[in-house]
Amino acid sequence: MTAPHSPSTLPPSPARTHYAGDLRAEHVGQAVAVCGWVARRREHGEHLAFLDVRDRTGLVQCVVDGAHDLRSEYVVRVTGTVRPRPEGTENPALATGAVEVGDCEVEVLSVAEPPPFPLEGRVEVDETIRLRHRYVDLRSERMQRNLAVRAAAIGAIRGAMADQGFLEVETPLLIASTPEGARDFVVPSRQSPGEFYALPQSPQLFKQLCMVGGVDRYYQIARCLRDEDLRADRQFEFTQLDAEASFVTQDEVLAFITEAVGAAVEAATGERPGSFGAISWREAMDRFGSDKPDLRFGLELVDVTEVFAATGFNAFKAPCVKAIRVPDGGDATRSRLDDLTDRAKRWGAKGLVWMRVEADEITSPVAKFLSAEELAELRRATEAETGDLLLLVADSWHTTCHVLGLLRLELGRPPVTEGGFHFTWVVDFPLFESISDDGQPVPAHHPFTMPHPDDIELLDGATGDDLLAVRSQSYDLVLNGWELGSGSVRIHRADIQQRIFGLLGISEDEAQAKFGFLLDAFRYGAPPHAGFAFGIDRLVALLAGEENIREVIAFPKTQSGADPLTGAPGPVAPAQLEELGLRLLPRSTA
RNA sequence: GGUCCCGUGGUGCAGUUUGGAGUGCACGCCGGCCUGUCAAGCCGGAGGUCGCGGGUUCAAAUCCCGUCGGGACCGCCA
Repeated sequence: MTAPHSPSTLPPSPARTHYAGDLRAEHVGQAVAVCGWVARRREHGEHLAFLDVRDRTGLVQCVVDGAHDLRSEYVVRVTGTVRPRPEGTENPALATGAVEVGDCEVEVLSVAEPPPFPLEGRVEVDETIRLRHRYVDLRSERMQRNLAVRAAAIGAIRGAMADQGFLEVETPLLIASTPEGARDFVVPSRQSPGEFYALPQSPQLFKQLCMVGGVDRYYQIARCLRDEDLRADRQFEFTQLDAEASFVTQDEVLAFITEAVGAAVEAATGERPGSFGAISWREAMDRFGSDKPDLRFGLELVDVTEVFAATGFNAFKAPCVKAIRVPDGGDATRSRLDDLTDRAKRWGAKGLVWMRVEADEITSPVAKFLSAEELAELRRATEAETGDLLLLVADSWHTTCHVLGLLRLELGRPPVTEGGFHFTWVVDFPLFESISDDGQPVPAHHPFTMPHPDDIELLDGATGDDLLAVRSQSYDLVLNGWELGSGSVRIHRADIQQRIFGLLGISEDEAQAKFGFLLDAFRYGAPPHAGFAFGIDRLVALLAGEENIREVIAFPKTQSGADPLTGAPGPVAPAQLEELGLRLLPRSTA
């Protein structure tokens, strides 16, 4: 159902001359056979009934001589003649609404129990029930459309990557566990009891090996698995476009991915997206309090640290003070403000200061601690107008941005179907995201990320906070506040790699143990290379107007990682454990 | 590891704040009527361990504790 009012091009077969949703005025007079499910039945006495027959392409009305033995979701084959509907009974809401199938013979291919929930999609059905009967849920127009959008997007991505010279290469699912990153799913080895494979969090290392192997431009529609808590935009298993190219710059990678994403968007919506802007990580954090800014709305963060540089108000004696101005938000109730304050605290702020901007004063529980000059300057800095609400957080730069960023989403985030598609690249990520308690920097991406060329010299002799200023050649693609994916220029030179490992506190032996095969490969002639990966489930969900990637996955898991349809996860037979050399711990200590 | 919301015939809800007979609504289902409907219409009917366990009470869908399931989020996701 790519475009609901244009017929599909699905081929006929001997049993089925046409798909239900394809019938049009041009078919009038033709003898046809359609196959599908009884979507609805409207009886008008013993000798007239209307049967809506549904298949992947849509619905067509069949006029039958009595339908007493035909029930919802029976599988039928209907033969008859296409005819125009009588004057005045056309249904413009239906793609097939100008015609109907008359003189029908109905063959029941399968009877069916009543469906466990309605398929009309007018109500939200409990997730367990939908997933337990996913085979029924998939018949709904919503799921059929979403699967079609997904297939169209993936097809377009394959085409775009192939057109740009990328070679599709498959990489293994059973690999060695690496200690970095997300929690691995592990698979016990039968042939080597006590040893384990891991399922890939991504094909990262293999695609770099492909570069050493001269593949030059690699891509894969890759399944990735991470044993971390599930969310609306996260499943255990998800699908990425994974890509890597040799002898290219960051800008060239961005262009490749822009082309692939653009093709996917066009395939799904019919329109090519506008150019993707780019924003530095620093600016994204400063203005939106997030490294995945939702650019569909304003409510930007305003830095007011300087306003309170010499304040007597203890709560504002902080490295960073920022504000959000909520236009006409001054009428927020006290309970709403208390709720926002609670949230801010849960998100890590010490508190939240609110101020109502009135004609000649600012009212706030803390106004009495602030000077008239400070209040006037705050008003000027935030461009506040009468009736507005100001929300302020004072803390470290990072905490202030983070909390106000979450608050901004809470206050202004539009529904997924509103505001269009606002893509942006986020560039110039820091090489290190933080310094751990033992003084070691923590990599923001992965340890093979190339430092920014202008910042490499900063690595010399740098320690502690100086390192946090070092930028990397890594980049994220963001759509409407969702991180679609990320990539980087990789380190291909042993000397730079050794310096990074040194900074990260990874010894030569340790590096060899963890990534030895990659480092070994690099000794045999590694081209400069760079790559990217983005989440296809997330892209398709947003294109389909869905808030949750479950809606674009045929058989997803619940938030607790269960599959109500198959019962996974479940126990295995003792003999299986025995064969694998495994013994279970008692539940209380597991 | 944590916070919040939800759980009532097959489905979606109301009822829970303020305890008093399983009370109600819409859809679906079953039967009947009905020859131009398309969320068909009209009449009738069936269908319940109020997620589960414990507690308080003369009395619990309702209050309390625990637990299970679903959802949203923080942490986590290099």
